[in-house]
Amino acid sequence: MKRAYIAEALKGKDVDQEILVKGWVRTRRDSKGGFSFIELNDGSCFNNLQIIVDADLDNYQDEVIKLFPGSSISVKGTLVKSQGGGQSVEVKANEIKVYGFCDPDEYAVGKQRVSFERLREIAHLRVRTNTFGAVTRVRNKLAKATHDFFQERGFYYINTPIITANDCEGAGEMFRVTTLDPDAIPRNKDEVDYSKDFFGKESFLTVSGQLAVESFACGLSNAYTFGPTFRAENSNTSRHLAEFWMIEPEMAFADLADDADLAEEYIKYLITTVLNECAEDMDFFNKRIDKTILQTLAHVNESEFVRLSYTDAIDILSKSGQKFEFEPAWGNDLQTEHERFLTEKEFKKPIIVTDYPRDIKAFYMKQNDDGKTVAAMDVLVPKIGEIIGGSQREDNIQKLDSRIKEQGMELEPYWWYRDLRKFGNVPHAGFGLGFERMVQFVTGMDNIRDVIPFPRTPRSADF
RNA sequence: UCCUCGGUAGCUCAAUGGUAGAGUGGGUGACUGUUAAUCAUUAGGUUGUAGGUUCGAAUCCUACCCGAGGAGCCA
Repeated sequence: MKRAYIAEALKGKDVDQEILVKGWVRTRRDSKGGFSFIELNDGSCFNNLQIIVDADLDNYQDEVIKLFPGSSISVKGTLVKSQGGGQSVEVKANEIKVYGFCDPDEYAVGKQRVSFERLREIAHLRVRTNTFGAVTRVRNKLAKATHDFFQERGFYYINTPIITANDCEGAGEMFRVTTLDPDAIPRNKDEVDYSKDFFGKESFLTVSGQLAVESFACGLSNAYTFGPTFRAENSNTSRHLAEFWMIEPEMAFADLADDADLAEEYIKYLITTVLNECAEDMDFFNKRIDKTILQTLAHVNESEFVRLSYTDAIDILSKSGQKFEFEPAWGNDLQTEHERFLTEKEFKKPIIVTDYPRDIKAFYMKQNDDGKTVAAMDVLVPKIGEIIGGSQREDNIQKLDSRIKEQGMELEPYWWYRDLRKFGNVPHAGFGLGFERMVQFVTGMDNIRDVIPFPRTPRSADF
């Protein structure tokens, strides 16, 4: 007999048919009147399937009565209309086979409430909770929707390198990759001799696939990456990970306005997909995690994202009458408190801030004609803050070179990146979206460590 | 990295410097359909680690470890 998934069984199409289901026990309630109720979950959907186990079953006393939360079983029985109120169908079991028992004294994921902090210490088991099952299904759906969105629009999925020898991707501290023996590092005088290392030079884990995906967009028109990125920053916040996943689309023959339009369309596509296809999970988040999340997402979907220049943003902040710890001033980056004021109080929806001062942005961003700003954009959303950072890329080789030098870097390592401007140069633009921040935004989860299976943060790389 | 707060039963949390407690989960008993079942009863502790002050420390002091919130950095 073929195993049925609980998601299918709960649709109730096969009432009065024989059924075989397998999964993990969530709870067991006994009625000494002669039977027990088992709530079974197999991960195929949020809801559990109720199993009615009659005390007449051969292994009732020896096994069924010892099925604590976490135990794994298979159930053969009949799918019937439920007599109780909480569910429309349930299974009357003829046979319960136990795969594995679960000792409640040692198993921390019972039916009792457990804090997210505690669950992080048992991340290999937390997926068996309502919250993490729901997060995982939503995360999965967001990944699928990402590919659908870009594939439907003619973007090619590019696998950019994880290991890079560019010490220059321009985004923070990097993790070193080496096969050198730390107890016997080869040296030339005082310098480490990286010519003896695996790649013959210093190498690192990537902090961004952008430079590589630019080269593919400048040949295929539209390309995107969706891969892991690594930042060795000592960031201890609910919005940062040392290892996270990033989506980076890049479009040739596109400017900053095209970039902003793509970002807005993409975010709305993700939200629409999740609202339509993860309704049960989203209801759970709305009930238990953030009581405004469904309303917020619907609002975001309906509203047009505000386009606002950095200069205008500073102006609004200065005239707001709001007391800030850091006074907004042209030339300084927007502080978290400024971003929150704009997204949560002034506009109450996502905003796209464009044209930042060149001195606070990366070398590859296109310089505007005013000589002061660059064609950069940040998409800011309520609660999370920056969810997307992007720009039109500098396509003038002289300006690109002078920016590289201004930042005290060498031209030589960028030879291939600069070639893109020499051979069939085109205006192009793209952005990066932090995947975990998007999962946070959609689910309402407070801590980014709770929206990735096994989080990596400073001093923490368990599992 | 900085600031603030915290670490007590398997879990969630109480406890003026003076006998370490409750809820929940577990055991046992009761209940003919429960929905975080309910009721009764019972077991469960090196109070994060190492020092110190004190007649006496979960409580005060020092150092370290771990966690949370905020900031910076960013996605």
